[in-house]
Amino acid sequence: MCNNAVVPTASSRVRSMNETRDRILDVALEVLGENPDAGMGDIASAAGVVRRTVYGHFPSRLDLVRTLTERAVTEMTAVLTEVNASGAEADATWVGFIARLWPVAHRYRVLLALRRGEYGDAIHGLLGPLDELLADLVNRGQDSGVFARHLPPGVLSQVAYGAVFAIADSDLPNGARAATITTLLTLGVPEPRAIALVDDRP
Amino acid sequence: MCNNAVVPTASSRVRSMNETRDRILDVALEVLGENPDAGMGDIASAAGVVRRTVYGHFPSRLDLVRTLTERAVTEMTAVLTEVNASGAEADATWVGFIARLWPVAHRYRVLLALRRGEYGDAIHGLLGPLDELLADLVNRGQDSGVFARHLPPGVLSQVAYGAVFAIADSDLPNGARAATITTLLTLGVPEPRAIALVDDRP
DNA sequence: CTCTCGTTGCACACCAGTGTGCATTGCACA
DNA sequence: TGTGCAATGCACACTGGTGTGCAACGAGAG
Repeated sequence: MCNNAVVPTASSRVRSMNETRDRILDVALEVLGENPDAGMGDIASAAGVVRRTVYGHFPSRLDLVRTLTERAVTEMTAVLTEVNASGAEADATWVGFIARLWPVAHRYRVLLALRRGEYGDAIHGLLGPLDELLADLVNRGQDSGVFARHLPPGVLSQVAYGAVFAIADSDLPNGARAATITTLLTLGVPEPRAIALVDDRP
Repeated sequence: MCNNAVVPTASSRVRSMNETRDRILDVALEVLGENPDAGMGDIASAAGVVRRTVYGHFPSRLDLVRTLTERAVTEMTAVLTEVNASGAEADATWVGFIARLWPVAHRYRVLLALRRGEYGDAIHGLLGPLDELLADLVNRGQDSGVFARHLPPGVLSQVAYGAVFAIADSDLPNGARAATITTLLTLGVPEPRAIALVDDRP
């Protein structure tokens, strides 16, 4: 049983191959973020590569998008579960979540646009578990009384979640702080407490 | 100068023609609402008409979308300016706006999806004046202290506006009330006052 | 040195949607 | 009854993106 795992191989061939593959993914995220309708050709040339090469790594456009989505879900779910395990109150947990989600939100903003149209079903299926975790957190907050009950947890979490990405889109200074306060207000946290919560964190 | 205006003619020929035209527009709104990427063929067959006929009324797909957008902007702007003229405080004005916007929001939800991708520029140009009115209202509320200042008026109005359509998408009972409270909270109105405001209205 | 294999460049077929042209049908109006 | 015109059905050309096939190149591995 030889060690054919990815990490220790590094035979300079597969390494450069993985580099191009990763660069394609990174660039695809960037290009699709500006224009969700960009084609494989646009992505390829933006990555300094030929269209044919992209198909060498991803058999179809759907595969590319799916890989992108899996990446996003993995990162975000990791953040959410980790923060969730702290045992803190739901509103404090939410603050931590947004703080750590913020750097990721802008990169993956395209998924929100890609959810409708074309790959809606595929993306929705992958985003499902994350949505569920989010709804659970909101539900927990509502049960303990720190979040209001003006909306059912599923909808409320989506609205707050969407607000984060909307604010991330219009990149303003102190966006993270603004987004955190805004979503806390949306969740029904009184303004003084919201400000106190965000100022507790460095 | 003969009266060749649309309304009083009604020569049963132009009437039936206007009917098909309006039906196409109505159905297009519905079909595009479900799938923003639907083609002229889908719209045509959903309207009980042939694709060629649609092109008889709208020279291009862009013309159709533009007409749809103009319709939406006209309706929403009318509501907003009328409510705005009441001279009431900004938060009360907002409540009236959402209450009267609600029946319209769900019908035109597609525009939010159509804004990104393809006709983004065209729609954005038409939606501009409405956005401005909205931002003005939020700005007025911030100046008089009823809305919080956690976001600049332009962004805040868009976030609140987007929340309305998001809630309209998931059609729940009492959606209008829920959307009004949610947006008021997002705007920074304290929960007790938000509830008092919505309960003042029948 | 030779072989491997990622990459390239160009070819192609395919598909879906758009927009147009034109002959035909059927209904309303004069 | 004949004319006008919206609607139809089918034709076509065009565009733009997708996915595949294949010969060639070039750098790294054995």
